[in-house]
Amino acid sequence: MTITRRLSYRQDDDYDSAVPLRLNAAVAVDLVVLTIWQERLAVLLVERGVAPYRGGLALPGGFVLENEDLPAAAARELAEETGVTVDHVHLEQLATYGAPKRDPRGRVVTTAYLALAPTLPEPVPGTDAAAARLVTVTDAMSDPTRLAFDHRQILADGVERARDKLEYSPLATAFCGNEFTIAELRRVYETVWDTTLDPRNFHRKVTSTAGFVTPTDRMTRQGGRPAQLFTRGDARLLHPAMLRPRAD
Amino acid sequence: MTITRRLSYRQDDDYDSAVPLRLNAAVAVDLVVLTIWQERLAVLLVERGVAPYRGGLALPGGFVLENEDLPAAAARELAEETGVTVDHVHLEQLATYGAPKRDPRGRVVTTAYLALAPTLPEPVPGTDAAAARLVTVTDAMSDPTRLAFDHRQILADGVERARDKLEYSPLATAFCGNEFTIAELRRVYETVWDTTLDPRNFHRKVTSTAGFVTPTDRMTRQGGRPAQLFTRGDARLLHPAMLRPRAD
DNA sequence: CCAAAAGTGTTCGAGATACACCCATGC
DNA sequence: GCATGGGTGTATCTCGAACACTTTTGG
Repeated sequence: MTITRRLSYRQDDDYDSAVPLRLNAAVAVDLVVLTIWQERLAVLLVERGVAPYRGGLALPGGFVLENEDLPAAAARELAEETGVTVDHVHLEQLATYGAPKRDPRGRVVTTAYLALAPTLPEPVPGTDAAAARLVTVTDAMSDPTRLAFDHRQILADGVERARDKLEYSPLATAFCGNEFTIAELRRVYETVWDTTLDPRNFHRKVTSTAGFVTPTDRMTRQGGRPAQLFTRGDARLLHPAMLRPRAD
Repeated sequence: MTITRRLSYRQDDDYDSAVPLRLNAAVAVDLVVLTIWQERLAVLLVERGVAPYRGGLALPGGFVLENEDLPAAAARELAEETGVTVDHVHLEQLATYGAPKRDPRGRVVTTAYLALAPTLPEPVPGTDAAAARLVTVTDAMSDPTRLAFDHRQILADGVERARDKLEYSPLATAFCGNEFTIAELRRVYETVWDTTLDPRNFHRKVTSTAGFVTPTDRMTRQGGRPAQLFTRGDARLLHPAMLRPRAD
C-alpha cells in the first residue's frame, strides 16, 4: 500500500495543488537503552559497519515495517539488539526527530524510545546483538562527534527523561532484577542522579511510600547483615515523590 | 528527493532483502491547542468537510512538507489555523502516533504538538482558521466517536500532559495575556485541574516561588480593589512545585 | 571479637493547609 | 456606605534533611 498523490487529508485540500512538496519519508525507531553497568549509567550502542558515520557509534534502531505499529517496532528492535523481551524492560516513547538533513541519505523521521533495563545478558554471537556494546553515558556524551546522526541529542533527551522519571515514578526498579534490596535501589538513584543519598532517610522513604516496593520474606546471604529482599510494587506514581537534591 | 529501495540504514542491511516490507509513510503534524474559553478548558477543533469522518470534528493539522522540520510544520499549522504566531503561544512536542490503520486512506504517521494559548482571536473569514472553533474538553471527550481518527486519544494525552505540567512548570502563564493578576492565574489552575484552590495560600505560593511571576507597577482598574499586574518570570521549573490536590 | 553491611530513632526546619480579617476601588 | 474583588497574618501538621547508634551475619 502506498500513499498516492491524490490522497487528501483533513481541511487542507488546497495543498493538492502543491503536492510535490508533501513529505513522504522513511519511518524508523531508535532505542535509548539505559542500564547500570560497572556502577555507572550506561547506554547500549552499536558500531556502524557502513557509511555514513562508518566506524562511529549509534543508537540501535531500524526501520518500521509495513503494518507494524511504532511500539511494536521498538519492541522488535529491542529483542533483536539485546535478546531481551519487553516483559522485563520498561519501554516508553521518548520523542520524534525529523529534521530534513538529520540523515544524509534522505529524509528519515525517527521516533526514539527509552528503555530501562537491569544488567543485560551477554551479547549473543551471530545475532544483531553481537554488534552491540555498553558505553557509559559520560563517555558517550564526552565528544560531540562520538555519536552518529543526531543521536547525541536523542541520548541527552533520554537521560534527562530518565532522571526526571525517577523522581515521581517507581521506574528505578526497572534497573533492578526481580528481587532487590533497598540499598541496591538506592545505588540506582545515586548512579543515575550522580549524587549521594542518606541511606537512613532513603530506606524510610521508600518503604513508607505506598506501592513503591513490596517486601518478601527472603533475605540476602553475603557480606554483613542480611538484607530484606523486595519486589516492585503496583504504584505507577509516587506519593510523595522522591525529590532529587537540587543545586541551589 | 525520495528514499530509494537501496537506501541502507545502520546495522540492519539484512533488511535489504526484505525491502517491500519497509515503511514509507506520509508524515503529518496535529495540534492540540488548549485555551481557557467560557471559564472552561477548551480545545481548537476543525469540522471535516471531506471523507473520511466527513462532518466530524478533528484536531487541526496537516502534512509536513519536504525540507520542513517537525516543529516548523507545527508552527506553520498553528499560524494557519489560528492566525497566532508562535511567539505568544507555548508549543511543545506531545507524542507520535503511527498505528497502521489509524487513517483509513493509508499509512500516516503523525506527530502531535501541544499548544497552550491565551484566549484566541476571532477566526478570520477566508482563512483556514474560519473552519476552526473552540469546544470544551468535556464536550469533545463526552462521546467516544465525536473526534475523527485517533484524535480522542491524542486529545486525552495532551490534556493529561498539560495538567501535569502546571505542577512543576510555570506554564499556566501561557494561558494568560502578557499581564495578568494572581487571581487570573489561579482561575487557570482551577479550570485546568477542575478544583478550587485557597486564594490566600495560592497568592503567597506564587509570589514566593522564585522566577514564577514578575511584579509590574501597573494595576487593574475594574470592579473592586485594584489588583497588581504581573508578567511571566524566567523560571523554567518551579521550586517548590504547585502541588495538585490529590483525591486520597 | 571484629569487620561489614543493614536497619532504626530523634530533632529541626521548610512548606502545605486551614481559617478570618483588613484594604482599595466603583457606584 | 456598601458591594466587589484583592491582599495579608497566624497556627498547625506533614514531610524532608541531618545526624549516631544498634543489629545481624561471616570469618
